[in-house]
Amino acid sequence: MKKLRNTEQRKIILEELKKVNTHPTADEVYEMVKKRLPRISIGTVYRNLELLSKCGLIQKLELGCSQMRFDWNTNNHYHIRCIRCGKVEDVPVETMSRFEKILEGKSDYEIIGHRLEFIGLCPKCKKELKDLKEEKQKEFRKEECSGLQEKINRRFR
Amino acid sequence: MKKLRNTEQRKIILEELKKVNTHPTADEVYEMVKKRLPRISIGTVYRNLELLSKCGLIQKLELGCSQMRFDWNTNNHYHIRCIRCGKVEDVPVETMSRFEKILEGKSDYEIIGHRLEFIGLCPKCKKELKDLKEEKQKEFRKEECSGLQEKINRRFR
DNA sequence: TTGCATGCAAAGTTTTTGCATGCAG
DNA sequence: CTGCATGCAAAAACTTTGCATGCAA
Repeated sequence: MKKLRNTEQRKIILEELKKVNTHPTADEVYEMVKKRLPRISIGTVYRNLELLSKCGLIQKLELGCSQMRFDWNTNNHYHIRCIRCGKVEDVPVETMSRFEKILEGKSDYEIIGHRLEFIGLCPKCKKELKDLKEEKQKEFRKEECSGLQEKINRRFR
Repeated sequence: MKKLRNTEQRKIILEELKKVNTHPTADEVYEMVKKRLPRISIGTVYRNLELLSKCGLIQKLELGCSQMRFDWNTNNHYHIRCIRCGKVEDVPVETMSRFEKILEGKSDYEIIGHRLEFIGLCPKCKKELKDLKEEKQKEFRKEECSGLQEKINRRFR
């Protein structure tokens, strides 16, 4: 590993990240930083987010979506993710370090930590879904898939 | 949504997935299926994994890595991931549905579920790391980053 | 002065999609 | 037949990397 220098880009990336609670993706960080440093490149943003998280100055959130998200809050805390719009928010619950103990003697792994993520519907999506007569949709989907399900069950047992 | 047909490709993708406990990525599924259907395309694999998981026949694991992984076991269960090699295994611990209740009244979200993932070192990586004099590495890294950390702390408070 | 950091662009990786054709129902 | 599914290839989305140059220490 190499020594980290204190560049303008690095400083501003960190500053912008500390301004928000939205756990932005790399691209979102890029957009925020670009307002202050119009010539910054996306590569620099990726490189710095990677380095800063390696040094423990920020946290790389490897959440249940294909994109990485970054969090200036390096305290261990939990998140809740909206299954519909992908928004990620902090959850006001204390972390439970004793979780790791659950696995003692049950696994050959050396447990380092755990990640607990809640999945749900944010208020906005909750409302929008209601308007979509979600009940009807669900029934519809179930009906369509059940044919295949039965066939496959028959085949596989 | 459209009706699902029972094609050879779809059937074999499911069969191959049921053979393994390795929570393969889409590409790994593709490699497995290709042995039996050499002409199958990666697009078909993606489309089917997506459809099968939408129907609840398999589970899409959105774990802490950039690639999706798929699991034939649709029961709710926890996983442990090796932070070094990325391997994912099941964890012999019962799921705790009461977790969702923790958030009651503390969040505006409608909680649908939770995902608990343990992070650790698999036995193989544990051994390999020992040989790398990990202790020395850790000290080294800490020293290198502390300079920046201090500077930034001073600047930001 | 030294060598890490940057901007830029190209390339890599993973996933999605358009389209003509195939095939299950 | 009908229209969902497939193979193929191109494109999209996200991330990494090579290189010449810039700049912090």
